[in-house]
Amino acid sequence: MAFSGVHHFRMKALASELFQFRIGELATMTGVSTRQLRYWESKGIISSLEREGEQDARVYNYTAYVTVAVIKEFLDEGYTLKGAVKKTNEHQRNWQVLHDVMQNAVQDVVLLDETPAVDLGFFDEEETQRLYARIDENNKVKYSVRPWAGYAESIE
DNA sequence: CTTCTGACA
DNA sequence: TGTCAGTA
Repeated sequence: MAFSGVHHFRMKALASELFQFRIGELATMTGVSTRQLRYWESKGIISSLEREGEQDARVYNYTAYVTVAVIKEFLDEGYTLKGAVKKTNEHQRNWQVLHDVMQNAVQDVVLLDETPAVDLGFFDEEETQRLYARIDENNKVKYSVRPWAGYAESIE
């Protein structure tokens, strides 16, 4: 990846367990009570990290935060807990698809004619041409197909 | 001060 | 779900 800076770090941070919250913190962040969080966990709706003993405080990762936050949104819209969970599962399936597509479609971000462009990978089966996308002055997406040189000037 | 489990006006 | 108890 050309992005070895902030973006790369953020991806790693979200993917790993760098962000961890105690139950009280998660409650404050989401507006969901600690009582609810424990109850939801007992129902298998969310999960916390492994604990040494039963008396230790629960610790949640970023994924759990997102799940709780989304369920909370649906609850506020009037859904029952059961309904909110169902909607949340669908919601997260869609975002998983988007995430997979984005991750696989966006190969790189490079400079094309001295302007930033997204490298969308090979345009042809023979893998001799590359498809790039850019945003022009009018905020319209412009595509370009260029011969694949094997490398490109990446933006760091 | 915070969290844990269990119980209930 | 809130809350109180009695701990760790």
